[in-house]
Amino acid sequence: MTTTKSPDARVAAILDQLAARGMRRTSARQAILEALFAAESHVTAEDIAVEVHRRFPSVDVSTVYRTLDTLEQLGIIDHTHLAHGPAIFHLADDDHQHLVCERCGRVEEVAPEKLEPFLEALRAEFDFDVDRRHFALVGICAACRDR
Amino acid sequence: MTTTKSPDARVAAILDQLAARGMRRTSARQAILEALFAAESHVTAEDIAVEVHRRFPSVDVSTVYRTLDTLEQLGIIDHTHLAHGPAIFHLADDDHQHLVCERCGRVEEVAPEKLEPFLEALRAEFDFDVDRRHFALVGICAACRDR
DNA sequence: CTGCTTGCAAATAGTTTGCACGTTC
DNA sequence: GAACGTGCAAACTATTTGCAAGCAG
Repeated sequence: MTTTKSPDARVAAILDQLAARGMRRTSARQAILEALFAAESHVTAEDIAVEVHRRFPSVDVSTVYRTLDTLEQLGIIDHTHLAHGPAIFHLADDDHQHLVCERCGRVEEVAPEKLEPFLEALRAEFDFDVDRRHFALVGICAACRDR
Repeated sequence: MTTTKSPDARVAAILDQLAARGMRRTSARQAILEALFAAESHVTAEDIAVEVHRRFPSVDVSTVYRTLDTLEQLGIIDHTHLAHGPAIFHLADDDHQHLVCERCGRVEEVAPEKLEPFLEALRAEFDFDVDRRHFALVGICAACRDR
């Protein structure tokens, strides 16, 4: 399955996917994808731009944004808004809810299954589907509360 | 109690409160407060600026932001971030959670008591206190889901 | 007359866009 | 050589800030 392939193989596969849609294989796109696969988690567009710059100094942030946008349209990545500040990006198959502490900025990633009961209850009570992929839950973490 | 006083009386009381702290009573501050009390709910700084401009065309948005900031420091108002776009402001005693539909933009206000069970459960499970005043819950409303 | 306030302009952060040139197929 | 992609500069949205002039107490 897809998730067991090596990062390089996955990058190549995505580039193939773009080509199949009449899009081009470019070094910028390849470098951006590689940066995405190399990243731990919650990277900003700026982070990716910096990383890509190390190999291709001419690549502009606007290209990074445009590429991230393209990848998101294809369902390959997602972006999430934490509290304030820039959006973060990650591979779409790495699905989770973000709990952000507005005091210390720490971001905790929670598995979908662990959160589902709450979202389900909200759905039942308010007929409202929380979009856990696109927005974080913001609050105070235990460490900051007790300090 | 405070909430049963007329808007004008409450504006006067807040101006007194400022004066008691060595701050000045200015027409800009009065007009901004009046706009806040006149507003239905979820008004942006821009909304307030427009309203204030009708009577005092010279008042700058920066003054609106500075005044809102002052009022927030005094605990008189709060601001909340909906999905994208500008923050919204309202009187601090009008406490509620916002459910924002990211598709149609509709904002539903939910009484704290109705949401508390969920926040309580999240607290128990993740040791995390969601800040319901400062950030909305973003998702899809029933009408948009079924469309 | 002291110093809090304000208007104005400019800076900021994050992201988007117009356009002419470059590159890929 | 079309069509797609990119760099660059500029625009944009929401908000903040520096500074000198303006008022309130």
